Amino acid sequence: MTLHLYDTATRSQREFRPLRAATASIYVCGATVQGIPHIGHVRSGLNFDLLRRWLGHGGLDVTLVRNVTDIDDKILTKAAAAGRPWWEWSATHERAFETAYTDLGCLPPSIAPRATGHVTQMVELMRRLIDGGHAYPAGGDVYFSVESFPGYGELSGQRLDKVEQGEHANECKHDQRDFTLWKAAKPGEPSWPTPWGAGRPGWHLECSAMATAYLGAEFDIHGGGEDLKFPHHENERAQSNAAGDPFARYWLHNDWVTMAGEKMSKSLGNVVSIPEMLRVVRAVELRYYLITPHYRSKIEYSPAALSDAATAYKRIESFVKRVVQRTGSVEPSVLCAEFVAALDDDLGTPAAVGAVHNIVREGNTALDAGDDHAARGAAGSVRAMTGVLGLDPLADMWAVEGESGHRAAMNQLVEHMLTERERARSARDFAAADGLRDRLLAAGIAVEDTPDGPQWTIKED
RNA sequence: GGCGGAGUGGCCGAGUGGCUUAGGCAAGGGCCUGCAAAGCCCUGUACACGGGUUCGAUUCCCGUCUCCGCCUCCA
Repeated sequence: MTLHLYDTATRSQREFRPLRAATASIYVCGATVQGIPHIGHVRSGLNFDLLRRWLGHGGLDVTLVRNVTDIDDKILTKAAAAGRPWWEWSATHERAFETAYTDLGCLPPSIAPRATGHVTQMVELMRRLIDGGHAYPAGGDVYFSVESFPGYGELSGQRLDKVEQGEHANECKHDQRDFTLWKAAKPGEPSWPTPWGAGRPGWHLECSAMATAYLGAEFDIHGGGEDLKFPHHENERAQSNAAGDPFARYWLHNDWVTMAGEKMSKSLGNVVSIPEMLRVVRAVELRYYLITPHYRSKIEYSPAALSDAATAYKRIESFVKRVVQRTGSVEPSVLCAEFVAALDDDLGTPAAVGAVHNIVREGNTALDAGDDHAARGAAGSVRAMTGVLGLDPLADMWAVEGESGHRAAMNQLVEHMLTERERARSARDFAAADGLRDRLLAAGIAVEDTPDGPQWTIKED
């Protein structure tokens, strides 16, 4: 089987056939950098990171463009409210997003273009649309004429005649359903010059301009969250197609993280920010939690579910570490067929993770039976599979930072105590042995006796 | 009003026309262990409700109820 992806435009799973041999091009709508990222934002980044990794694993040279919307109404409003320059506000939050993506193990995109850096391309696109009769300047703004593009609504399945109108009528528009490509400059707001007057980019225009600037008039995959289907992606598609660009060949949308049954969003105040999360859970565990459910199903956030996920991940992790400790380092090896089939089936991470756990169980059994060869085989396979998911417990990116110096010192102390304890144990002085173990535990260090000797880990919580 | 998604065992979360008891977490029993922890084995028999199609439906169709998303800025 080959990779099949669920394409929103056709509402069906389609075999993925890249436009250009041995390559794949992906454009994913990144963030409007107006605030601190929460786990919902990051879910999208994670899903497309996984897609990118899987395509890359399949031998394709993947170009991933994830844009940054660094100018929009909310950014201006919030920056003004905070008494800061808008560009500082954008840059600050852009860094916060970048950090969050990186912390959670997303590979860096090929490029993260900013809207404000692509006004030239936007002007060029508007000119083509105006020349083709698909757009018109009015009152300093530039609008897209929805009526001029018969396919409007096909991506999202919206019927134009049923779409609710925005609350505020706009007398500049020829048709109230037309959407804004370019906003006229307002006093005190940043603006860029265009042949139709100074102003700033509308949200939809920028993505079309940046996608085609980096990926060409036609490219493979366009992704984003569910909410972007309409109007954002519908509008992007309309603009680009109307201008003569074939644009995206597959449209992928990920579902939400909800909280208390509702979509997580700032306006509802039910957000959990990434920096907050990372104080209570390791990044790799959060990644496991967010990547294990299928990308097209909702995640109802709950601390209990998150902690279950962390426990489940530790099971995988401790297996791999156990094997390494007993038999020496293990390199990633082969993926099991079940895992491959799962990911090929529209990135079926639930079944893929299930496959990993099955191998872990087999490996643990081998370990218990003293079959080191089989255990190493399983561990290599687990490393390979978790590697594809960005969850390899031994990957450098999950190494705890800055611990090396302290760790070495602590190592010596703990090892010393464990030696004492072993001495007590072999003398069958269990009271003394347990006393030492309790003292370590009180210091946050859990000790486990294994056939290979005592093991210690730093306890969380 | 239009478009779309969802209701699965204690919890999370997949999936399928009749043996997947998915996988994980939690629980109980067992093996192992000085004890503990980990690991392994076993147990729990679910699929919103009412009809219909079928030899057989959790899986297909119709209806009902409930929840959610989009249609305005939003991952």
